[in-house]
Amino acid sequence: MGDKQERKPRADVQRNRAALLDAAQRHFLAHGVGASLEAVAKDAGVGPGTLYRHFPTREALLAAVLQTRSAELEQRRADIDHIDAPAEALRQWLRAMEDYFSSFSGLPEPLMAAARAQDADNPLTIPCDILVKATDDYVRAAQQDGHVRDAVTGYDLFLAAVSVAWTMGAADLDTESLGRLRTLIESGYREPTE
Amino acid sequence: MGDKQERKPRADVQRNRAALLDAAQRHFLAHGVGASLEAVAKDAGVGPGTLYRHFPTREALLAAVLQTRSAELEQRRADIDHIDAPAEALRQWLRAMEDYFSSFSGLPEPLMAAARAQDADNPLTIPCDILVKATDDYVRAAQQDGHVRDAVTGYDLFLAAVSVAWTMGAADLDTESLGRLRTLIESGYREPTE
DNA sequence: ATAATATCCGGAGGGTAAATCCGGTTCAAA
DNA sequence: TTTGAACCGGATTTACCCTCCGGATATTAT
Repeated sequence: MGDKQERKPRADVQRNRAALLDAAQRHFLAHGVGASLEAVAKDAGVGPGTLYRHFPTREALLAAVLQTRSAELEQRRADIDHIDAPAEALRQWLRAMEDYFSSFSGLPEPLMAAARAQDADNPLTIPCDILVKATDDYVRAAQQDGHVRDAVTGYDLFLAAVSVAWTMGAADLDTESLGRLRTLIESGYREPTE
Repeated sequence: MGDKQERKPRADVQRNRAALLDAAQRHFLAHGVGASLEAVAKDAGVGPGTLYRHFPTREALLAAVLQTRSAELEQRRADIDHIDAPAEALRQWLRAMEDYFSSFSGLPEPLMAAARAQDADNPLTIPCDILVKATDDYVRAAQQDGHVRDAVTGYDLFLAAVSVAWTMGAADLDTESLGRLRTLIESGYREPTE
């Protein structure tokens, strides 16, 4: 309707964007979310100006790279949805989110910042909201099944998952400690009956 | 014995050190632990070289500023030790640590780093070890009283307290969410009986 | 009071990285 | 092939970290 006669997007734009995403993913994996953007640009074979034109902020780049990864998470969610027991589904969903949050070292920090403020301009806010909502669905199901306290919300467990991911990264826990931490939280949200 | 004939410490050294600590505390309060050290030096009326001579790393400065604050924590611990019920003492101790960890924005990060590695050269390691040990004492007491699971350790709850502090800072929680998060952890470590 | 010297000061300077700006270039459409 | 909008890339500015060393200063000895 209001669509202008649109030009076909230039080939170099798509090429550069893809190269930037690829380089960014490599650098985020190797050096965490604080990786040098200059280095990313150089590695992608473009100048810093090109990087900043495509992705005005670090968060924008991060969100774009993360979208690549979220396919994996959605796949996992699809698997989980085949589980009958809501409590087990919730547990596995929390684990899946922890893994996702651990994609890059330092990721929990900007995720928290995005989950908090309703800065519509923060590119990470939307993915966060989706995850919170998904968690809430699992929580409600488990509550109706009587396995989770009524006072607990999806937002609470989303926060808990981010916290666990942060702790894992910050303290690089041994397996035992990590298990105890998970148990701690799990026995925190479970309905104590039975 | 092996003491050389020591010179009296120079007056300007103490003056500069005090000015640096004061300025650093103000800047850490205002801008978090990542505050510009250049700005701290300027604010203290000294050059950057002087700052780095007194405190070779950011952690060293942070540890020194924190020592100022730890008197407050020790006072609180003394109060808590007058409580009879070990479970309540543990709860209050965890709250006290959370407050301490929230002294400056961004403090949990370097604390975790120090709690992890036994870098004897990290100036924050010693304070962390002390706190872990203190927490362990409270945990053991509460366990003997039968109010805390046997599997839980002082280190676990130290980690949990740092995580909560981080979450508070990163997500600036409303009071309700914060309360739910605390309840979550509390019902996680408590002995389920009764 | 004055000289001697160990100690300390402070800023200049090199290095890294963020973010912006603009003259030149490239691509799609006519 | 021409055109011009869109795009590129790097030079630049700014901010911060951290080190180094000539000059200044406080303490001690005379």
